[in-house]
Amino acid sequence: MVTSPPMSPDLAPVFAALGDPTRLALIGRLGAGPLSITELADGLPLTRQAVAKHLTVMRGAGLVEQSRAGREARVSLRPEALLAARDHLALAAAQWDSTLDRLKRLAED
Amino acid sequence: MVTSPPMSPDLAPVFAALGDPTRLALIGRLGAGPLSITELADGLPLTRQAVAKHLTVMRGAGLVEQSRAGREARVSLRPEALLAARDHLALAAAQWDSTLDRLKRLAED
DNA sequence: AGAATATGCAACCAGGAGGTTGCCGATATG
DNA sequence: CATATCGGCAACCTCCTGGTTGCATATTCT
Repeated sequence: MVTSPPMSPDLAPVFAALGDPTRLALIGRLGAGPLSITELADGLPLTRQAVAKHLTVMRGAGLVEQSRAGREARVSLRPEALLAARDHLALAAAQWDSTLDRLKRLAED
Repeated sequence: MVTSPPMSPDLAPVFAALGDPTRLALIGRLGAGPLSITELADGLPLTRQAVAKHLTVMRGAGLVEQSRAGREARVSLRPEALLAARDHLALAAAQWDSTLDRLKRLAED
């Protein structure tokens, strides 16, 4: 019996934070290491403020961490949230996979 | 060398589709097997139409599949999209993990 | 000190997302 | 056939989101 609720709703903010191309781009950039906000905004067709807002969202989802270094803000990744999301996805996907597999097998009889 | 762009922007719709508690709930329900739209909407504090809209989004993201059986629509999960998302997350997380690890080691010297 | 740089805060705006209601066509069921 | 059920379509509403601009504040550089 597969009764378990596959994904806790707590993950919604994380997925929502990932559900924006700009944010994915930011995450991509941060993959190489911490950056300041202006550095992050530099290549993008966006205002620095827009980036700052995105960072607020990402910080809220636990994807990113921000610390002060003099007058600039060092933004760095926090893989924990991602790892958690991945694990839940993996679990849920496996469950569904087996369920669908079972149904498929039933249907084929 | 980690040449980053770790995640293709094509994933954004998938994550966006997952970034809503209601949708996560729907996915949870579908985990037990295909359901009709009214069945899906039954326990929820939502109109059938609202659920239908969510299903449109999810279908667009490839999370769900819909087929007609008489007058009712059978909605079923498509784990492929989820598996893909999981794989990308896993890859990205691993990359970042090693990067952060490296940085941390540098910082500790 | 004075200029330049990096960030933060607030107001504002357009568009999309989530939701509702009302209606209509198609399929089952009495 | 009459009626109830299931689903799709469309209009409408409200609120959040992504974005902008303008200004204030704190740090660094000369």
